[in-house]
Amino acid sequence: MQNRMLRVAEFARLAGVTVRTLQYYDRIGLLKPSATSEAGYRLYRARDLLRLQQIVTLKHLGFPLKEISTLLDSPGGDLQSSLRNQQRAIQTKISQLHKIADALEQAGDKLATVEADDLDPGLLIEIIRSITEAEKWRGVEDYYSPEQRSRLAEQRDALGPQALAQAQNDWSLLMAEFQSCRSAGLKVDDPGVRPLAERMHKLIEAFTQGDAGIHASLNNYYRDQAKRPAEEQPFDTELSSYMQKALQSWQQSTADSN
Amino acid sequence: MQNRMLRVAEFARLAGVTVRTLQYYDRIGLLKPSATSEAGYRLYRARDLLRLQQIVTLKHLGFPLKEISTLLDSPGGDLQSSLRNQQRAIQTKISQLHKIADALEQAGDKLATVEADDLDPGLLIEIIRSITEAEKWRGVEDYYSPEQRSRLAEQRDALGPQALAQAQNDWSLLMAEFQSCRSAGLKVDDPGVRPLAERMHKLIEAFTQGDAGIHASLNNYYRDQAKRPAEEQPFDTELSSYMQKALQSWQQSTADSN
DNA sequence: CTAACGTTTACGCGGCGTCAGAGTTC
DNA sequence: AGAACTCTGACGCCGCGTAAACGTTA
Repeated sequence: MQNRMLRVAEFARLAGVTVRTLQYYDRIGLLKPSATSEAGYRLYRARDLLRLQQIVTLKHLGFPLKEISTLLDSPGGDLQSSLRNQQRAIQTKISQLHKIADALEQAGDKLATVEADDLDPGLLIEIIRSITEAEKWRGVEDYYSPEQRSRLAEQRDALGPQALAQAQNDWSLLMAEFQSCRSAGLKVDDPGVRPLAERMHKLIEAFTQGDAGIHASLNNYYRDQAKRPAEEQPFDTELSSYMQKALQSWQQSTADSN
Repeated sequence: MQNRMLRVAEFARLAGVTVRTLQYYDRIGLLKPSATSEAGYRLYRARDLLRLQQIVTLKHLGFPLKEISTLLDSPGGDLQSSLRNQQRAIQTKISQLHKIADALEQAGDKLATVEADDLDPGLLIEIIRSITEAEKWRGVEDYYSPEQRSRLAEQRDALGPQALAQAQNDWSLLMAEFQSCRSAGLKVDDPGVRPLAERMHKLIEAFTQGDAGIHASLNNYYRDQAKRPAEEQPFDTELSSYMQKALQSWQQSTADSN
């Protein structure tokens, strides 16, 4: 016996990890001590330190412990490709975080332009939501002509963030109420659905500023989305078709009554 | 009762979450349904959708659920400051990930320059470790003069990544062995410690290329680190002082024997 | 009657932190 | 004999996924 072995605490301090961590690594078989005393104490040697440092390094790079075990016991080629995979994973995480950071920053900007004193948190979050959900609607832009796009942007600026958020709120509420009518089996021309259709009409009016072209473009978008496989649909197409029919029925009835 | 209420599944689909999530939110009191049927079914109203969307939004921004509960029930000012906090948190996460990405990239570069076929994973990870740990030693650079720095850089390039990694390995092993001697109560001039001191000497020789100035700078660094509060010390100063004494003792004895 | 809903309860994950209770070493 | 270590075992964390066993509704 050339030199004595180390017990957990010393070994842990040497490597900068906790005792509990070493116990855990022992239990899952990731790093077993080189020896065990007769009393059951874990005894580590200098060589164990190398393995532990490798573990810590890979952990720091974001590898899960299970993968680390296999990596450390496999030839270098696996490691090399795993490193590339990890590199990609990190990059996607970074870009996700960047999106979130952008949203937070934009939210901060918007909030700075608003009288922040008497702002209710709900509306405030709706403003944020309108920012974060903006990219969910990316596809719809293709359905607008350039002029329509500039008109919409103009429109958004004119309304301001609160009004926009409020409109989104109203829209969500409306969707939910349509949904409860639909699940109750009410037909699209049911008297109970009428007032919803009217609210829907007003919301669309306010949003499109009466521009029939924009309205038509949106209809095209919805129609095309409904043709895609269900998993890729960004919203409940059954519900939106129900809503459109209800709207048409209401428009018919008001036209008739004139 | 103007319009019917929604049961979990419908409500979940409407909001894009799972039933289990709603059950969980109910349990922890984050989002309780507006009503409950006599059979115990959860019944949600349109207004619940607004709250749920707010929850989802904040969750997407990285807030833990517990904080979301408090945020949603507090005035807007709290939310605003929380958003700033979150913004900072996200930024630090991003920069951390960038460091990791850098390390991975550098590792990839190094590996590309090495005959990768017969590379053992251990050494490979040591190369990575030498990269990721590089920043741990940032403070030490202040102790080098510009000429010393350029010499060290030259030295590193001359050695190549594998040799450097190997040296770090040796150094770790040596530290561990010193530590076991120390914990065994061996004095710094003990015969058992002598060979370790000699190995230490050789390693330093190889690293500093016999440059006494660099060696002195390192000593200054260690000395100054030992004066700082224990939590901020990047390494075990007790151990390193033990090692230095052992080295001095060994140098004394070899000088005497000449 | 059946099928699609709903309910509660419980376990699992990852990577340990944090006890508790008992034994070991010095 | 007491302090400082060690052991095992168990529960907790977060945000649900997943499944079991059973009740409700159309």
